[in-house]
Amino acid sequence: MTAKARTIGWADRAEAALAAAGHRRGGARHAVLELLDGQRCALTALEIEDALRARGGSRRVSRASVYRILDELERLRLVQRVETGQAMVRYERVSEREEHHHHLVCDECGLVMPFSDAGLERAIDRLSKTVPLTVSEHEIVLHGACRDCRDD
Amino acid sequence: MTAKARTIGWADRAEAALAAAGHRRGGARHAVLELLDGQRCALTALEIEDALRARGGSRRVSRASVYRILDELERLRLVQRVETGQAMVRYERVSEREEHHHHLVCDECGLVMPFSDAGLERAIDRLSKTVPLTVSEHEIVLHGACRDCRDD
DNA sequence: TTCCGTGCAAATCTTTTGCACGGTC
DNA sequence: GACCGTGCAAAAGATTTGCACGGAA
Repeated sequence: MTAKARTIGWADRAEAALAAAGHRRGGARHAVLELLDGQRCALTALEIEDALRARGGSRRVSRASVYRILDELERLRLVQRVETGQAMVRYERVSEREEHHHHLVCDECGLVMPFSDAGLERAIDRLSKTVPLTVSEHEIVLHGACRDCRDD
Repeated sequence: MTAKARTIGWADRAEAALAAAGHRRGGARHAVLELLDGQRCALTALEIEDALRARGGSRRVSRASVYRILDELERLRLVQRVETGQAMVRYERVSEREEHHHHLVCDECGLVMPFSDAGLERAIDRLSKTVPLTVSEHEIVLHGACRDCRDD
């Protein structure tokens, strides 16, 4: 049972979108896509680089490439930037089929968790029609103390 | 009618909180407090430095001081960090009496506007009780194209 | 007098860019 | 064969830190 056995997923859609945008294929990008596809939540460029190294893929992926790739994926709206108030920006895939989620950040230990809430999405959608901006994205971050950090 | 003529405002509360926290008074910090108190929306450290220079206060305030002051004010919850996906972090005062607001960001021109919505706050409050995090803050950013940039 | 707040300059750290090579089309 | 994708190293830009001085308490 390989990961490849799945039905067409985000990585495939991303490859297609990249091809449609006139990009050639590339090893580093493929590795990043595959990695991001398997993530539950947002990663920093550094975490991506480390994860790829740990995976021990045939080739080492440079951090510059990670940044360039994320930049292009963001432009194509295949990944989304997540700002957590930590030093580094995080990125995660944008899924078409799954509900999109937002983030809980523990300001003590840095833990980042996803959450989603339909009521919140409705409130945002309603609101988006009333503001002087054609809204294309929204980002919500709740800060606080996670369970482990609360009892200190 | 000078700005000083107002009733006790944020800057005064901030000075009091700083004193209570054991800080001495300082010219740079006073200037920053006064500037932030008069702002309608969030500023970057660089914008603060420039605004203070433009004001031509008696003394020049160094950027390092601006960062140090913002850092301390954030720790005391007197200012709040705003991440807009732009290069630099923004800061704005946290008001007790005013409703707090969130931000609209034009990804084309970088314009940042405040907005507030009671329904959204309700949804957040309700939600905050259900997540595995003791929520202390929340930040909402809507990205898109502002009116001027939409018609291009 | 003690010690904090501040300016200045240097250091740090994340992200970007220049350049050359190797692979894709 | 032309040109893009990538690694490496250097650059750029935001933020932090070290240090010494002047002012607040």
